[in-house]
Amino acid sequence: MTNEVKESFTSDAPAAPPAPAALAAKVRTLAPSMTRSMQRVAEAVAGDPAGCAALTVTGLAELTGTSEATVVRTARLLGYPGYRDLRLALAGLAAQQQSGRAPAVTADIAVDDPVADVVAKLAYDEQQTLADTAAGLDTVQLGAAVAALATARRIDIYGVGASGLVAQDLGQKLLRIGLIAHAHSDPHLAVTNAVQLRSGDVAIAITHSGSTGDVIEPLRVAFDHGATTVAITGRPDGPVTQYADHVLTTSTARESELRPAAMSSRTSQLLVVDCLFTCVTQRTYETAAPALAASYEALAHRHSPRNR
Amino acid sequence: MTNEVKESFTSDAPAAPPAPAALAAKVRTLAPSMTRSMQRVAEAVAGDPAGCAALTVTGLAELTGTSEATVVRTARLLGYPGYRDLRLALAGLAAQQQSGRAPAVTADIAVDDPVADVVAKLAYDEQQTLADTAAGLDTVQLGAAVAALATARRIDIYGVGASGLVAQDLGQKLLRIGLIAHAHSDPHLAVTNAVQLRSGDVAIAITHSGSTGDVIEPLRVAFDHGATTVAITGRPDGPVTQYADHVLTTSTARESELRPAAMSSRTSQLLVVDCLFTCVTQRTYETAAPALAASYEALAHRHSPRNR
DNA sequence: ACCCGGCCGAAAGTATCTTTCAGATGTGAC
DNA sequence: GTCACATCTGAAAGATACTTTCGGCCGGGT
Repeated sequence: MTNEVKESFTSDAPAAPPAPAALAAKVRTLAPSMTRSMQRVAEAVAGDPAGCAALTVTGLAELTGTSEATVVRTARLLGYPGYRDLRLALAGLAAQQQSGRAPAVTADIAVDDPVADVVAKLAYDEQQTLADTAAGLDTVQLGAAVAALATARRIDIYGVGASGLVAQDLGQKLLRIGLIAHAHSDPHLAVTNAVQLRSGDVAIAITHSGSTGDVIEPLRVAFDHGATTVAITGRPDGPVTQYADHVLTTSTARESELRPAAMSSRTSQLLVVDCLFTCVTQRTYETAAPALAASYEALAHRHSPRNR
Repeated sequence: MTNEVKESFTSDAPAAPPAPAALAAKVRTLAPSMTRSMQRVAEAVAGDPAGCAALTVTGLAELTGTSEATVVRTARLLGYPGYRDLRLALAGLAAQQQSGRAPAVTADIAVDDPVADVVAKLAYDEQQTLADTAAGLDTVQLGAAVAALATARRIDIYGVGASGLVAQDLGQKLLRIGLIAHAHSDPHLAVTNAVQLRSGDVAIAITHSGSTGDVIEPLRVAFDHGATTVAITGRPDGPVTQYADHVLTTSTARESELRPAAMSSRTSQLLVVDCLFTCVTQRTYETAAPALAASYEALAHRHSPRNR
């Protein structure tokens, strides 16, 4: 993979439309792939949109102790053609949150927080994660993935660790609407099965880090065999996207010791998975509806009679 | 010879601050004092803020059939230092009136909803579920369950179907902080293991319906053997609570054909599970923190090197 | 008809943004 | 430890967008 160009973000930005309000989320998502100075710029921008909107490139560069070039680079990474456009978006964001509501600041969870606080903070954080995910989800990519799934001959889903459970969840759901789906947690079996895939089949890899080898490998094999591949990841710039026809980005919330990344990434992944499932159900409604009804019926008998 | 300068609106603009949102009104007010071409510009600006915000001076001049100078003059008259600032205000205005439109997110998901609507509705519904769950969670019961878990010799978790994945999630998490936890999805094995439990051990049953026999049975056995039992259920009046020392209630959101109960119950259950985990981590911080750190360390090597 | 005063746009001038390029910095290999 | 390599970073050149100047043009008044 040898690419000549040194700095041409313009084309390889993953079809990112100028985000309207999901900027804070985008900053968090992309922060890990940023360099130190770019992070400083991104932080300033996310922290004080109104203030930054009033600054010129030079001003923002000085404020963050970096150079104009870095500011422009950051703007590019966030999906804008240049700083000018970022600035416009910033002004919009500022106006929005000015007229909107109070941000309802939230602190990290501390070791000595009472139980009630923990509940409130966790709930708030997960709500935030959901909002960020929804705002950052590329509906075009989602639509394309749905279209592939709806007509797939066979669907394989890869995920290990915490993402493994999400993979299982998606697998269970798709099975319920009559699709042939299988979630693999065993990397060896995943690869073994991936070689069976061909054009018309779909492979889905779920990995927060975007660089989980155990998940990338089967996706690569599926990709090489002509299957349509989908990646659900928090790192749209990670290795996994190399072999993905469609990339669905999950959000990355700030984490702390008492709130590991796995927690919010799971929430985010599940929302994406639910979206996939729901949209596929829409598109295959004729067959999906009776299948769903049948699975309800089947479960009803597993409950105790005295259900009140 | 009174005044040399011909065009210096900068100072004689009537102390007008950069108008925030009252732009349309300002245009109307000032229209009479405008020249013909300036009116054309003002009209365009007031009519389509979003569109104009995307244009450069030259663009707007062409659109209105005037010149750059006129555009700048208009901007000055409206109270801005120059076109640049008018443009920023325009972007803000556009964002504001964009967000003003309610997405009508309250409705059920329809078969013909576009993808973007599905995403918005699902996210909103799950946020609602989280809020409901947090509000309805009994912190006393939660605290009691946490206390039992923190000192447990051994922890068994029961869940089948969708709740099975939640059980797995909790099991994985507790293992990570050094507790001896096992999630059972196989009802037979669950019962077989339940007979091993005794006082000082904890058994947790997760069932949305509260009447899943496959989960109630092992909980009953654990209860009879003297273990501390916890039920995570959406039906605090269901059979499962009969054998539960502590009951944690999950919320039940309205469901529809395209949004099965399993979806929101899972969200709700996961929040409860996260609360349990986080609080237990707090209480066992001395041992949990190093264990968590170790598990991170172990995982780091499973990622591709080129992670940036 | 002629003059006068203000409106208007072309083009020059300036600020801002973008790109390039070479030095600085860190990273992995040996 | 030190070398080679890749990457990041900012100074400055280059391009673009914005602002100002200035003279022409089109009315109205005499």
